[in-house]
Amino acid sequence: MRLVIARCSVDYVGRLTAHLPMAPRLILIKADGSVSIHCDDRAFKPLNWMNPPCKIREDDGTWTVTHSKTGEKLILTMDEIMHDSKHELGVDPGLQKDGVEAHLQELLAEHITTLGAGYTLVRREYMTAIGPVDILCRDQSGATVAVEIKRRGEIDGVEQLTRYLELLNRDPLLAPVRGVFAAQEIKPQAKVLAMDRGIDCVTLDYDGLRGIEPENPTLF
Amino acid sequence: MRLVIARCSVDYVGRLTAHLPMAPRLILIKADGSVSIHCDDRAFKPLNWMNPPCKIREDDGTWTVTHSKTGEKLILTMDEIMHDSKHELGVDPGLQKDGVEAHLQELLAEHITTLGAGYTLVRREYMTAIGPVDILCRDQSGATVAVEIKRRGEIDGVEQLTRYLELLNRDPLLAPVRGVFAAQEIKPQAKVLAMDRGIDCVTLDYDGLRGIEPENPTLF
DNA sequence: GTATTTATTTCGTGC
DNA sequence: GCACGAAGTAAATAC
Repeated sequence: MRLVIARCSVDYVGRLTAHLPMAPRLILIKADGSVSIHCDDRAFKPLNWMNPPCKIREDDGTWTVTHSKTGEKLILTMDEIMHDSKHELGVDPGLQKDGVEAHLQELLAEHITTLGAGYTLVRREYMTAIGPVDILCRDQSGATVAVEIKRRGEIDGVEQLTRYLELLNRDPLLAPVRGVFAAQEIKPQAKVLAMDRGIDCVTLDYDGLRGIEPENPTLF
Repeated sequence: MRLVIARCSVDYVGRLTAHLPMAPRLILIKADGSVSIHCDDRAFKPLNWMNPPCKIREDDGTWTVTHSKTGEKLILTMDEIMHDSKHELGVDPGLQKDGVEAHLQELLAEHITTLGAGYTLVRREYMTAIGPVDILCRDQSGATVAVEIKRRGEIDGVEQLTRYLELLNRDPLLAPVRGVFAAQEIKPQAKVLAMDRGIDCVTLDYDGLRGIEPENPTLF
């Protein structure tokens, strides 16, 4: 990893055209070949960057970064270099995550009666021609129920579930199939659309499903 | 801006829970208060980060970064600090962009006959109760045409246009309204769905519309 | 301020 | 390798 602090201007030509006027910035050159240009705000997002694979040519005061496949170009005009250092970091063991949609799906599948007494799981990721239904289950009367799970329930999710339902209801072995839209939080517009299409909405309590009391003060 | 190279392990508790084992990394502390932890690959994306506003407490070998509003926490356990430097960058003049969807819409409105001879523009951003139709125009026969523009045409765009068409066709002054899905690139699935719904697909040539020959060798 | 849409989205996963 | 869905999405824009 190479860290350069320099007064520079930058021009990008590729998927779009963009220009950065002359100013002091951080230029971050990683071992993977990527280049990113940071200012002192915008959190972790760089002002401009180039993804690998790319080639860097340093030519007098002009650095040209060219993407090896698309031909995109990043041209840095260097005015003054204030800092330039290199560091060996090695390969990173990487990030372990927890708490995303996959986990919500696992938890709801384990506690399918959250949707109502007598519910039974058919299977998770039930494949159809247009994609996997998150959860397929049956209600207390034995009727098929398709569940779409989102962390945040928006209109797109309702559309997605609608397409699945349309398809599933063509299958005489499954029909009639009811829909349930389950999310940690459901936007009002999504709720209206779901209701209009006869889809039930369920708000999921992640901590409750996980068995951790939400009022647990050790988290956060 | 402060640049620290250190062997550290990181724990994040907030919107999700995540852990980074001990390894050498870059810790980037910006003047806006943000903290991001980079390894030597993954291009410009950090392994972990904290957005402003947040507070950093350095306590022996443990750095605790706490988000001031949500209470999210990033805990860095520092093993060895290999580099630590500070740099004044000042406020950045910022990025000037060109070439996004708004520009595509302008260009297509200016060259509406791209859709066919005799086409005439009614207006851009034609407002409806459920949102603005990108372009409303009439074909050579005087029939109304609603155009949805995307940079990359996917299934969501077809759904969106479908909702507009359904609404517009309830207006006796406009009906019957035909749909055109225009994008620089249209995904096969979106094309199939559009066809199925009687919506025409048009692939836009950005450079052609802009009046620059696509074979111009100075770009890229 | 809330809701919607875009993004040089990036990133993972299944086929 | 391509297509689709999710993201600690973030950011801009419309309402």
